[in-house]
Parts: sequence; C-alpha cells; structure tokens
Amino acid sequence: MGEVPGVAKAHVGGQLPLSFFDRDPREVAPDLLGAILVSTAGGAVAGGIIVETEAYLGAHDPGSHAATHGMTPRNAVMYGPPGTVYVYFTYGNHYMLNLICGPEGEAGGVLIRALEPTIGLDTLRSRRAGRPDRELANGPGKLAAALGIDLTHNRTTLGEGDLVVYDSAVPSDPVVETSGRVGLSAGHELELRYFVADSSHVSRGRTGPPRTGRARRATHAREGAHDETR
DNA sequence: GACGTGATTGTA
DNA sequence: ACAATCACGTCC
Repeated sequence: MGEVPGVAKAHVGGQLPLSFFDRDPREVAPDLLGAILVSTAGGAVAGGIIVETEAYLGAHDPGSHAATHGMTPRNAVMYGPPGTVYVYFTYGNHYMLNLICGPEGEAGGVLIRALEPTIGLDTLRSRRAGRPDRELANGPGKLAAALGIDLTHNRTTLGEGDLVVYDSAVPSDPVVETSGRVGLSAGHELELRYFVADSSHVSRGRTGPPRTGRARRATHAREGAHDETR
C-alpha cells in the first residue's frame, strides 16, 4: 500500500506482528534496531530504519511514567495491549513516540529515539527544514516532528492507523550498544538505552552529546552581525 | 550553557 | 487553585 515512486523500499520486509511486542521491553527494544518505522501521517509516506530505542518498565522503574503512582489518565495507555502507540507531549514542544510492550494490564513500552531516514526523504526534509539529513530524526522529538506524529496518534494500534513497523528485508545484524537512558532525573543509571553502534544517525554516543562536531568550532568570529533583539 | 513551552501531576 | 516537573530542541 501507499507506493511511493522513486523511493527505494527494497529494504522493507513484512509487517511486524503485534505478538512481537508481547514481550519484556528490554527484549523488544534491542530487537527493534534495524526494523523500519513508517508513518503515513498527513497523507505522505515517510520513515526509516530504527537505530536507537529505550526500554521503559512498570511500577518498579523509577524512570517510567508508570512508576510508583499507579495508573493515571496519561499513563493508562501503557497498560494496554502490545503494539499500542503511546504518544505524549512534553516540554511544551515535543511529542514522544512509544510502542507498548508486554501483556495487557502490565505497563511497559519502548521509546523510539532515532531513525536513519530512508523513506519519503523529501517529506522528512520539509518537516525538518534546514537540517542536514543526519539531523532529521536523531532524537525522539525530532523523530516525531519528521514523521508528523502528534497526540492524534496516541492510543492507536500499529498497522491500523498512520504508523507501521516493518521487518528489514535484508538480514541486518547491527552491533548493538547500550547506555543509560537519556534525559531522566531518576532511573538514568539503568542501562536500558540501545543503539546501533556504528550509526551516524543516533542522538549521541555512549557518553556526551552528539558528535556532529559543529557546536565546537563556533568561534565568535562574526561579531558584527548584530541581529534583531532576542 | 540557558531558556522556551504547556500538559500532567501531586500538593495545598 | 498552585508549583514543580518534564523520556527535548534550539540558539547564544
């Protein structure tokens, strides 16, 4: 469905069954690396290869939205059936895409953190105008923006709405590296982040911010260009 | 390195 | 009702 002329989809295999997600998030998260996430939001096909994920568990995971306080209106979706899409809004700006894992009634999910863009590049580029290709989706907020994901996708099911995850047609056997999860005040010490070791499309390496290496050489050579106030 | 931005949540 | 928090991105 939704063929896109000119787009190489040769690497896309079959759709992952929902049973794929009926496991512990710590198993699903690394297994998703190399799979292909496709969005048809807004009527345009866009997607790429998943290169970075994080696992979130239930009540005993201090970094999870399901931690300690039980079910709330927001996190109730985390207790839903495997393959459910959980999108939430944070920092006043950003949407985060998660895929719910484990049996219904048990909270757990995987945050999709970064993508290597391969499908609908023109769409991805227009949604992330001005950024180089490696920064189209190298972070969870950027990824959601690039794929046109928002709260309308929350509580939908993979394969039934705008979002689908496909297996890779080519046997990709990426070298998986782990690290602590990013951006958490609690639970960041748990090594539940998984990423493709040699990918240049991840949000960061094992330590430290992205090695895009451009912030570093921002010498203030161009002082005179005073700008509109800010 | 510092802010914006607004929903969600626990607390008063 | 209120204030803290936040699974981030951008520009300085």
